[in-house]
Amino acid sequence: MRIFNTLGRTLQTFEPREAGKVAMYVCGATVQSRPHVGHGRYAVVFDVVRRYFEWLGYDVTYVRNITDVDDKIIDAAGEMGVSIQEVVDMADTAFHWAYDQLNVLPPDIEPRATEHVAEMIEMIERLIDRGHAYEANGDVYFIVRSFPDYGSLSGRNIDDLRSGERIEPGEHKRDPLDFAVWKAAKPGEPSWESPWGPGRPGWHIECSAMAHKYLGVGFDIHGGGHDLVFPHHENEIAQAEAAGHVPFVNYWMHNGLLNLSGEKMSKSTGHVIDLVEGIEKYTPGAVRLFYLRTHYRKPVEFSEEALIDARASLDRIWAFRRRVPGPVEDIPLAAAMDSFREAMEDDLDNAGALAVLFDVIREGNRRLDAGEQAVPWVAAYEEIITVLGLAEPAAALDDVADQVASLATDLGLKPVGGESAIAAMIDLRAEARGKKDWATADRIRDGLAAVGIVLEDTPDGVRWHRG
RNA sequence: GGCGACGUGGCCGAGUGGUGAGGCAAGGGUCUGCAAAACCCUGUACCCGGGUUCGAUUCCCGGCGUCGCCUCCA
Repeated sequence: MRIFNTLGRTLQTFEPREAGKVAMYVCGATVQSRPHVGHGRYAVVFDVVRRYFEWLGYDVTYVRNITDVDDKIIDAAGEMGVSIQEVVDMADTAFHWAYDQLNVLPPDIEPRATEHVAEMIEMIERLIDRGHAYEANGDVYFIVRSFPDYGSLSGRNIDDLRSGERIEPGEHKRDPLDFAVWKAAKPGEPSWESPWGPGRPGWHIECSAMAHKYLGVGFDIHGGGHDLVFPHHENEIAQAEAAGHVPFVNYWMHNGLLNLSGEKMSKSTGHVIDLVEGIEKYTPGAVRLFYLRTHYRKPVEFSEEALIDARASLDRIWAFRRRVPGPVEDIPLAAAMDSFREAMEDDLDNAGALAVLFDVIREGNRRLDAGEQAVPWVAAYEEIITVLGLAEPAAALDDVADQVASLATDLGLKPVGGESAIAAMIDLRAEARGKKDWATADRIRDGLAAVGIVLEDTPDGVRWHRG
């Protein structure tokens, strides 16, 4: 597989650190507020990376952290007048609900910063011992100029940086470029004991320490949003490698950001579409497909039209699979799998992979129309849809159970629940159709449509699905 | 100011030095009681100006435009 490595900015052939294994770390959420639509993208993109490697047969260890101690969280708690724990719990719950809805597989390890402070302190001590960090008034700063490779990931020259030109009041940096790896506690803030007094870790050290703990030195892939390249990932490299973990990471992958009205979605500006609301409004599958329509490195413009478009595309995708009920166990069409793999091998060309899926669907539909079984096409569909995580969830009827039941009663049927009620209505409608009683037939179909259940008359019988 | 990305048909979005991926939308047709789904047909696109070339949307140079990072941010 060829991966565009941000480190070096070139397409590189992926060589795992250890044969048959992939160790990857992705920067997850800072649980300071509910997720916005942009946050779903990194989750889905790296979920596909993980699924693809697993599909290839790799043993993947996927670590995605949770930053649960941070200035922003403390600020948010203050503003909302609630405890830090409440902010964390609220945001954490929303993030996980969204991951789950978006069919993002749980990571193998999901470390929380607050549970790894000991490892961070240990790393900071190493940095101080090696002359890469210093304590000042209870803070500890990393000496940027002590790490010659600083800037290699983001392609920056230290002397061109504007960052750190100003020093926040109360900071005691020796050099404006230096950044905090440990922050002395202010009154009322959460803190941990350390050799430098009570305090809390800086954001960047969290990832360096947790990634190293779970994945060791020179692990395979580190991912995150493109906005993390500088300074976060640059700093992660500096800290980890200055502490002796060389190389820190072999491949850096960054997903493009989501724009709204031509501007990046950003928590800090409030220029966002809430992810939970987006999922509820457009459906989880449509949101996931929306992310996957565009190459993962490109910026994407969020728009209502795009989500509606994705929804329609998804309907087409799922409609194909519904034509062939039940599991399919056969060899997938080799030509299609080759094309799919070719696309994915090319720096995870997820958009190209989708095109392959649609080709499979079109030809599969043709075969089905011609009366064939089309099993190789359906099998190919299953493989691709699984890697992309776009499989249609089993139709749940819980939310419309009452409506379905009352509809059945209106039609004079016995009050049976769920699918059997629908089956009974389909039978009743077939009977009516047999007598050319179109009024009754349409009453049933329209009644079900009103609660979101779509009936389709096909040569092979009647199918239904959630609309 | 520094670094970087991008500009493809109504919309979205791949890709390629040589008669146009894919999706959505639209029109026509087949099927169907009607509908839905599906299939078939219909689109000659690649920001502008130079250059290289037999030939450029694809390479090079210069514009213009949009966006990101340089401060917390997926």
